Amino acid sequence: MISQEKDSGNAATPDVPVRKSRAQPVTLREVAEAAGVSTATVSLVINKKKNARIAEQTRQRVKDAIRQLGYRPNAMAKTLVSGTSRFIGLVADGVATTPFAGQIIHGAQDEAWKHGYALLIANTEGNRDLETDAIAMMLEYKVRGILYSTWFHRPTVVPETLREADFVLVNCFSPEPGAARAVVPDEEQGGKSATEILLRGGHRRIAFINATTPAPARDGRLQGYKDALEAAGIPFDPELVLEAYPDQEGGYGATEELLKRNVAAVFCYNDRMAMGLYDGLRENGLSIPDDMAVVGFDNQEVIAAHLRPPLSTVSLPHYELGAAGVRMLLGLDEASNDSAVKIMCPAVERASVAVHSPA
Amino acid sequence: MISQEKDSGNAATPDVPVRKSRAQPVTLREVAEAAGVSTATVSLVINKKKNARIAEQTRQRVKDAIRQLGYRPNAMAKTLVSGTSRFIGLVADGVATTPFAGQIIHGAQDEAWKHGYALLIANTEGNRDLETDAIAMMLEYKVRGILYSTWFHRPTVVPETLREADFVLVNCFSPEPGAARAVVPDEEQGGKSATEILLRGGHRRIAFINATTPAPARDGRLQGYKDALEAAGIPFDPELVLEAYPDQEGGYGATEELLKRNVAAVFCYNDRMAMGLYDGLRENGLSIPDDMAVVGFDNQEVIAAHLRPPLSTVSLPHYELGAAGVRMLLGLDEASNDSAVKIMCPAVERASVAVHSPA
DNA sequence: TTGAAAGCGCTAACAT
DNA sequence: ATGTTAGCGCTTTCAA
Repeated sequence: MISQEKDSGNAATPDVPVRKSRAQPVTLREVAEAAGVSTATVSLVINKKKNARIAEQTRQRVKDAIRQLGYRPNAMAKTLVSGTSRFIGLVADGVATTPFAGQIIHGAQDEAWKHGYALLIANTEGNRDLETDAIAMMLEYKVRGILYSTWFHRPTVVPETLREADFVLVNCFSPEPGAARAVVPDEEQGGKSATEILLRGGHRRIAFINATTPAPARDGRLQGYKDALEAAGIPFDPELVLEAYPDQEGGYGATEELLKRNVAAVFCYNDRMAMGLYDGLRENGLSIPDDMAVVGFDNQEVIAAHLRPPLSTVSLPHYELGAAGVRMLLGLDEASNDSAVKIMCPAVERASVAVHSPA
Repeated sequence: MISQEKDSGNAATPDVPVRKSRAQPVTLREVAEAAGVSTATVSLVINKKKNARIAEQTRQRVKDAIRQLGYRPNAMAKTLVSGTSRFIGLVADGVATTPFAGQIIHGAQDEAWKHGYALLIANTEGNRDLETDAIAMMLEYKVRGILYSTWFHRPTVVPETLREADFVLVNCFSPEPGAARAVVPDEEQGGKSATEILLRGGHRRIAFINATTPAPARDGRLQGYKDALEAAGIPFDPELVLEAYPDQEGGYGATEELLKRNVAAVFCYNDRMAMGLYDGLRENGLSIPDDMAVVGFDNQEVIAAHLRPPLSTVSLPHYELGAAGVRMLLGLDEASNDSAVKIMCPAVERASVAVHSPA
């Protein structure tokens, strides 16, 4: 009944000893014995404590023993002593749902790793119970903090248990100001940048096909569009703002209305709408960018970069959101406490807007 | 110097006590004291040990104390005792690189969670050093096992340190048979299914635009194409197999060659090529599916479901790969030891192939 | 420069 | 039915 052989269940060839496989892991104590020193000493050399002076000879003996035995520190024991692990939790309501949400994981992971932290992720698919469990689990594993993220930019209510940890909201924010640190994309700047691409293309009469679905993006991008026009001294014409469901079909369906507006430039709420619009325009025998200059939003690689012609758009900074979230969590970035920190959405210019030949 | 106030650094309002925030976490011992029982008893009720009979009254007292104090077990201490954590590591060479690779995380996460495990992820971007570090970290945190995954299906060499853990390869495999458990997509079945969609559409002369880039997918899908033809009693005609770089441009560029083949049905190596081909066909005034029936591969949602017409294709089972990997790791699924387990690639029929009206 | 020893929070015999 | 106690592997005073 002695747990001496546990884990040996999958040796491919039972009669041959498993090479360097998981038997009982080597402990610090064993290293100490092998090196003929105390565990304290081993701990000291492992952690390279600056003050503690260890004889170079001893240090070497320890290092040799470590290598020899293939010692690996037990992070659990370490964490038990210190109280907090080198984990950062990431609770997401959908890695699945959207193709680019994965980028926030990616950004968080890279940044976390850079600071010696590993990412513990939980996909909750928006299920509150699952979410609670996930947060509980993270708390139990003594995570350094938790990133709570949503797959699209939106307001959210902070789960109660989240407050037991250090946390920051990513791609979402709490409606009550000052309630939580948060990082979100700068929709206004994005909408402005998108419009400016068209402006730089020499257009002054620019339509905007907004989404019908309420969201910070809907308001923000519209505001950005207005800001850009104003900055260019162009009066805002409500007639030029259409609305459609924000997907391919929506964009396609908006074609007719758009053509009635007698414009040669349009900013679409997102790339998928632009993709649909491409089809609609084509069916009307119109060419891009000559007959119609088009700008999207999101920079969904699969779409934007590969449409014909490639779509000029504005990038949703998912990677940066993840990274900034980690930085904010670790206190490396400033976090204004009464409003979310906004991350820039950079313009990505491709061929769907012709270069301006000044009049 | 007593570490009594650690973590109090971010109370928003210093003069007001932080509500239920992280002070010193409540320990099991404190619960025991509050309930007037021993720690063993508390442990017993927490873990619902079946044999140990605890007086209902006592049990209740303990539960109350737990609730009252907001006790959370320290998973680190638990793990330290038991030797292995409830973590499963996932080492990926690119969550970033491809839009659907995230699905394998998702599948792994869901399945892991289902069995009480949490996912610890590390994105290595193919960097071997990072990879080694990531594996080391996972080992140190005593993960139950490691999923080693690649973003596209390919052979891989198993990192040495990976063998220190229980592991399974996901979406990749070791060239030397029997060296590692693995789960991969069934490319041949996929290629066959894709071709069969066209066959069912009544086509007998079917072209295949394969990739120029060597990969299991390239060989497997071609084999599947051949298999399907053979099963339908159609002789294989090498003339009908073209090759192009597997992206939009490649598909677009292949249009001309394809049209020379005088076919009305084509199976494209992937959806992106199909997307490019759509453009090429359109420019030639050809319509889909009437003039040309098209089938893709991968089922990249953003593309396939929303092209005009929606693209019939075959789905790469990333989610299933992740889930199956976890199951195999936990010994829930059979793992044939000498070859990778193949996961089916289901056909997804949409409108790019017309329904067959038998002659 | 190094060692001894006291825990970190929890589980699991073994007692009672 | 419940309490005592000895660790799990490590860090960290405090001594030597």
